[in-house]
Amino acid sequence: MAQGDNRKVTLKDVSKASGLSLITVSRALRQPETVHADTRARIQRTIDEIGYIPNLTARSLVSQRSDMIGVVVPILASSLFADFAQGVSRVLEPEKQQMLLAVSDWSPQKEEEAVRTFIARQADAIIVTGFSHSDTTRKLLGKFSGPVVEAWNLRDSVIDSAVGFDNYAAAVEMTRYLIGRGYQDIVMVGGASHHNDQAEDRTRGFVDAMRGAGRSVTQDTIVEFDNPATIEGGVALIQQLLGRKRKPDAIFFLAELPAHGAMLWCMSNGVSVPGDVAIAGFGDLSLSALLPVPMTTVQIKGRDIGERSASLVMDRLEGRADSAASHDIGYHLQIREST
Amino acid sequence: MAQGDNRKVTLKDVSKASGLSLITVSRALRQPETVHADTRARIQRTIDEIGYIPNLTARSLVSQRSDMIGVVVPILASSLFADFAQGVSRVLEPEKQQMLLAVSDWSPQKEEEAVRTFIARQADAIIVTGFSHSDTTRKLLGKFSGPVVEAWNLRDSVIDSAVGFDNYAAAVEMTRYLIGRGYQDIVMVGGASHHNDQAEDRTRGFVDAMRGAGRSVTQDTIVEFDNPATIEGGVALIQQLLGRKRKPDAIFFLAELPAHGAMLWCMSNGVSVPGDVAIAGFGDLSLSALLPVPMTTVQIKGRDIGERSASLVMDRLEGRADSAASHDIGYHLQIREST
DNA sequence: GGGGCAATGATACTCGTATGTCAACGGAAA
DNA sequence: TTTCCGTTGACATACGAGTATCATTGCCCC
Repeated sequence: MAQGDNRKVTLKDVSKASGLSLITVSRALRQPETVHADTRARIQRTIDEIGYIPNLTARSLVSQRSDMIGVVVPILASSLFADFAQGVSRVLEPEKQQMLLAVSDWSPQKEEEAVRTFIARQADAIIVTGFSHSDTTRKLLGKFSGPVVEAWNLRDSVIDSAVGFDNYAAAVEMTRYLIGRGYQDIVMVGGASHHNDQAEDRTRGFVDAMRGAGRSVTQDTIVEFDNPATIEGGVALIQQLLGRKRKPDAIFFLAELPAHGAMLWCMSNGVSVPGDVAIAGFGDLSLSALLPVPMTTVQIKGRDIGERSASLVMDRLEGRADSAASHDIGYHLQIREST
Repeated sequence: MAQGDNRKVTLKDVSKASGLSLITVSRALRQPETVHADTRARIQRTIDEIGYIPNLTARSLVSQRSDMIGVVVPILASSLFADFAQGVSRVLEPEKQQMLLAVSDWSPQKEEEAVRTFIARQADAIIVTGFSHSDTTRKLLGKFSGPVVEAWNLRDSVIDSAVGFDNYAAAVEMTRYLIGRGYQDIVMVGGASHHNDQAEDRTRGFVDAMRGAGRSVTQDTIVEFDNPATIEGGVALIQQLLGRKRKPDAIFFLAELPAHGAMLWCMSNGVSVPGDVAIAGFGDLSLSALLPVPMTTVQIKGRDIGERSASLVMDRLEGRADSAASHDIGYHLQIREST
């Protein structure tokens, strides 16, 4: 420990050191206008001298506000969720709010545990990823007294409010685009949709668009991988797909990293993109536009989702609210040369 | 709000609903062995029924522990710091500790603000990035009563403990390697070293290694960019460098993303790597090994740094300590084909 | 001299949980 | 019958900050 000896400095210590009563010191901080300027200055000097830092734990017990906001993301490492979290943090910082961040690893149980802890810590608001929750989580969030945001997707049944984009529509649009380009053997590669509404809606979008165009969707049309999505996973998948007797002429990756992996493998192995196979991704990391063959993908602004989620929460906490509506951040089809 | 009406359920409510006294209920939770099993079961049933969740804020006021650990990172989006934060979170989760995460944006002022808030919130421990702090931050952390970890670098003067790797040595080693490969015009590209000990030490390592080998280091030898380091920045930098009358034959990027940008630009523009110019990075993202010309870089395990930092903190909080030593996570020169 | 006001203080209580001390009850063992 | 233990309860107090109420100064003005 740095210097374990120093006991905590409390308001009472400030009162003693300054020779003023506890209430006056308290007032100087809470209702400065009721205290003489000289007195205030004297108190401020004492605070600086003895290094008083208010105990927010005690304060929040009284004020019934913790000024903390709980956020659950499924993963942080090399993903857009890091942008998301940073966006949240960026909005919270000037508002003197702190972010409690939990990583759920796509596990409903871990999410539930995180939510329970947030509530126990009196978080003022809770932001979770997506709509796939355990029953208990749903119950906890339903009873929770503050704003709740389900981020990254949009659906009709919302616990409280949602900020995200229409994953289903995005997948539909990309799929239609690929069909329109004339590709005959389109394969979709997506993350496991078990307990993952985003993967589920994207997959549904793909299937509906395919069937809507009279294309058949068989077991071979859809390939699943386990989260987290990685570049390496993409390398493995492209090899598997190009090794089939019936090779796909277009692959729609529902995540950006595997798409990169596939692109890189093709580049390294003399497979022409989009000549031999077209590749589309989902997410639009900055790398995508800079590849030798710039990659077609669905652009998503993770940072915007974070900022809007946090703004929504703050607006409602501060009464600047806005009802508990859903916010569509949108997405954008980035057509580039890989398709 | 989800259902603003529901007031908070307290221990007292459990006591009333169960017909047992407050102390018995409290004991059932704190010292279960002193309460009859039947009574405990009855209490548990009531808790489940009325949905009691203990108020950790109140608890920590008494226990003088918050079970929260403050973490400051300079950036989260597309960086190894996301791996780091996830590593921290992964270790804290089973220990029932929560992570308070703040993003400083490389600003000592924001870092100071974050540290002050962590202390005000009674965080049990604080993990910051690096050794570059404001005087006040240093003072605050010095007086702080819990474990303090400065992560991502190693130096002699530590506030309390450090977990990281020797940035100086890593840069020296890479530079020596490049010199050994016979490159004559080596240029280093690094982030601004103002308020950034990592950039500072890496730059120092480069300069010392160059001078140690009798190479001159001029204004042209070192190029600085503003953080955050981006792929796009690398694209701009490589063009600038290859546009010089005297072109470098090797470029050592002190960050991975700009190195990727440079590699991609070269690939797209017919510049041969390492034929025309050699490129080395720092960080080793998974992409680096999979580029058509796999990239030489310094491998760093951000996740390990996070996990070790959190383990160190937990060991000391739980008395399983280990003194406040520094922990060297190490680094590894990944020699690949780009040099 | 009395009224009014600004500034400060004293006392008591709140928030939700935890704990220490002591009391009371029932049943079993001595 | 007495003693002791296990179990439960009552009461007081603490943690640190904040508030409501009422009291006490000192000063200015009419």
